Amino acid sequence: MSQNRLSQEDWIAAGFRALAKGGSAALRVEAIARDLKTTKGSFYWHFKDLKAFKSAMIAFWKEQATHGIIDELEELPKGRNRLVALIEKASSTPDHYGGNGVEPAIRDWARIDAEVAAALLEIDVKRIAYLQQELNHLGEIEMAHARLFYAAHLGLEQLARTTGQRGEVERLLLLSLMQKQ
Amino acid sequence: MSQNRLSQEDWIAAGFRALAKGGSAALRVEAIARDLKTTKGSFYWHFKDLKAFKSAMIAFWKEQATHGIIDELEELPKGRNRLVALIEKASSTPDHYGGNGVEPAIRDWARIDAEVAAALLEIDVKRIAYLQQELNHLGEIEMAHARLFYAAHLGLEQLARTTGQRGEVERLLLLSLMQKQ
DNA sequence: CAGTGTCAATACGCTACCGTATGGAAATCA
DNA sequence: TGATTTCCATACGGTAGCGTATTGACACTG
Repeated sequence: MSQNRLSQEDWIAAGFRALAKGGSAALRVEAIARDLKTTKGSFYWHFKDLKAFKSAMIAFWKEQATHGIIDELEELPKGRNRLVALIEKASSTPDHYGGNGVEPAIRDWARIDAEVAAALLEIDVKRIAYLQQELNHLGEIEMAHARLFYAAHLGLEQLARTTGQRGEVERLLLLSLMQKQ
Repeated sequence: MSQNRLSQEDWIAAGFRALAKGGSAALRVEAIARDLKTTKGSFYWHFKDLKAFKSAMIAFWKEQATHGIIDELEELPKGRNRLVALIEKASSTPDHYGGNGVEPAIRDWARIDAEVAAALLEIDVKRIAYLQQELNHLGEIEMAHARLFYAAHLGLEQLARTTGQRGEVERLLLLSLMQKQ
C-alpha cells in the first residue's frame, strides 16, 4: 500500500477510507490522490474514470461482504455461538479499508447510486437467508425472525454512532427473547 | 411555497427535498435555486451563507422531530396502541419536506457534520426515553428493551429501502416477543 | 546499452460552485 | 405619486474538481 508504485487495490483501499470518512461525496480523484501522496496521473492510469473506480469499489466490497464474513463462520459449529460470532464479524472491517465506518457509508451511498443499491440488496438478501437458516437450526422457522434480527443489528449499529452504546446487551436480549418463545 | 416571493421556509423545504434525494452533498445553493426556479440572489437575501442555511435546516428538523411526533401521541391513551401509532408516525414526513427519505438522509449527514450529529443524538435520546416510559407501562422495565425496540425500528427502515419490505410483521413480532416474556 | 513497456507528474480546457456587489423590480408606505 | 423597503437577477472573481494530452522517470529485456 505504501510502496512507490501503486496498484489498483491501493487506490480502492484509499477510496474506502475516504468513503468512510466523508461519505460518497468524498470519492474525488484529486482528493484521494493527495491522501496517497501522488497525483491523478496515477489514478487515470489504473482506472478509466471515476465511474469505473466506483464500480471497482463496489465489486470489491461485494466480494468482501459475502465470502469474507460468512465463509469464516462456516468453520464454527452450528448453533448459538455462530450467531454471536456473526454479530462480531459483521460489524468489523479492516482499518486500512476504512474500518467499521464503511458499511454505514455504503448504505448511505446506496440511497443515491443505483448500482450500489443493487449490490447492497444482494448482500442483505444473502445475509438474511443465512440468518434464517441459522435461526431455523435454533428452532425458529419464521422468516420474520431473521429479518428482525438483522434489522436490529443494523439499527444498533446506527445507534452506536450517535449514542455511543455498542449494543451488546440489546443483541443478546433479542436472542434470548427469540429462544424463550 | 410556490408564490412569486419566497420565504425562508420555502428554501428550507427545498433543502430537505434535495437532502432526501441526493444526500448532504446536494445542499448546494445554486442547485436548490434551480429547483425553486429562482436564483441565488434570493438565497443570499434570506440566509447569510450555506452554513447558516444548514443550521436553520437542523433547527427546523429538531422542532419537527420532537414536538411534531411525540406531542400528537400524547392524545392517545397509554398502552400498546400508542406504540403502534408511534411506529406509523416516526417514519412519515410530509412529502414537500422531502418525504420519508429525510430521516435516513439526516443520519447519513450526521456522520459527516458534527452539528447534525449533536442534534440527532438529542433526538434519539429523547425518543428512547419516551419509548422506555411507554414500555414500562406495559410491564417492561429494562432500558435495553427500549433501545432494542428503537434500534429494530431504525434497522427495518433501512431494510425497507433495499429489500422493499415495510417491516410491519417484524415490528409486531418484536412487540409480542417483549410482552410474552 | 538501446529499446520498450509501465507508471506518475504536469499543464490545459472545461464545468460547477461559493460568496459579493450592484442594479432593478415590485410591493408598501407616506 | 414619490419615496422607501423588500426581494430577486446578473455579473464577477476565486476555488475545486474532471478528464485529456503530453512528457518524464524508472524498470526490465534483449
